[in-house]
Amino acid sequence: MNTETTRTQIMQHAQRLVQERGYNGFSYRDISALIGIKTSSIHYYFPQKEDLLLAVVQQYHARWQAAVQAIDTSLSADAKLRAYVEMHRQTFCNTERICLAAALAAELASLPTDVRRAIQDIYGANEEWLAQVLEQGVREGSLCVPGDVGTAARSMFAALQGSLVTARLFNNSNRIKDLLQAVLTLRE
Amino acid sequence: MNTETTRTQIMQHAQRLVQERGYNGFSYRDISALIGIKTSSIHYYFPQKEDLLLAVVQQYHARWQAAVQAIDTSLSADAKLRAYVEMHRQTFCNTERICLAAALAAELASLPTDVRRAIQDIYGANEEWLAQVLEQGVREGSLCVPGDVGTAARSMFAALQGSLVTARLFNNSNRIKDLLQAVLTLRE
DNA sequence: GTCTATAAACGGATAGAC
DNA sequence: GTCTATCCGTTTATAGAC
Repeated sequence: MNTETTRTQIMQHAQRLVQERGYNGFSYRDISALIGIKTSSIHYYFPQKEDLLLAVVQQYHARWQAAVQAIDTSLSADAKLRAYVEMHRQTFCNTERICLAAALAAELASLPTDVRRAIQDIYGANEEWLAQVLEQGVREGSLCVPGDVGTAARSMFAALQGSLVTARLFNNSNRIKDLLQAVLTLRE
Repeated sequence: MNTETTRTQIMQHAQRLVQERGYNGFSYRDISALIGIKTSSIHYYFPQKEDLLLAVVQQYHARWQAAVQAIDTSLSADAKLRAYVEMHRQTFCNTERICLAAALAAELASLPTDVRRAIQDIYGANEEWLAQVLEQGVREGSLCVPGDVGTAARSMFAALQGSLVTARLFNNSNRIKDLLQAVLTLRE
């Protein structure tokens, strides 16, 4: 069982390149050179570049969702939130990459409609998960959330996505957990 | 005095295109078609595409700084903050564009060093201004800022940048003022 | 499945006429 | 300053051999 199929390698490199340089910042040639194949071989798996993009986005969404849902549901809200933020921080520290959805959302006007919808789905799913955790936190009293939890969840996810961007910009991964300060009643 | 010089038009379209599609998402041809000139004329003003980019980024920084510093320094901290967020919201509502610095930071790896530094400058200046306002707010008691003001300022600017991205993604400008909820003690 | 070969358009960029 | 003309590498994509 070799998971390092050509198709897998293509998608891995494509995802990384989007996160580093954006959708318009890489070409089939880049990927072909990295893997050691010809660009025509990539077209065999993904006839158009947009096909590759959509496949990468959907795979990213599925994997991220699985990772989020792997967070122990029996945890307290503040522990869930810490685990969630730590997930982002760990991913960033290992790869120096921002979220795929954020990278693509920045160049929204140059993306096909189905990809835009897929990006909305990623944002929506994360905001929804966060809103539920915040609501739990309010119930428990483990989190300090002023105002509407839905609003706070959207704001928090935006902050997290934005902090990944600045963590890379300033080469400082500590920025990723900055948003915890406001919502955690206990100091770290 | 016609400010609609060719140079001005080139820079206007370049800025808009970066904000909409990213640096790698437009070409001299796009701009030339929009203005009704030839690409060689653009090269007369900006020999390389990177020259154009740097000029656009620096102009954007200068104008944004001027607008921020035009906020009445005698205002209370919460009024300053509302004015600052409203500035973002108004700009977005008129143009449907995210911040130039955020658009570029998303494709960081494909940008020249001097542009990266300029983007850092934009982030740094905004974070610094916000930190001072938050500090004033803590002194006055007009803002609710738990923990370190520097950390809160960075987190807040990240949230603001991220909210512009989602405002565009979901076509909903209300998201931009979401972050005010957490920090304003008075409800809107 | 991967290759060679090729097409056709696009990209940034330059030289030189007007 | 703007144009025409041109260069040359890149990019996406296809046809067909192996």
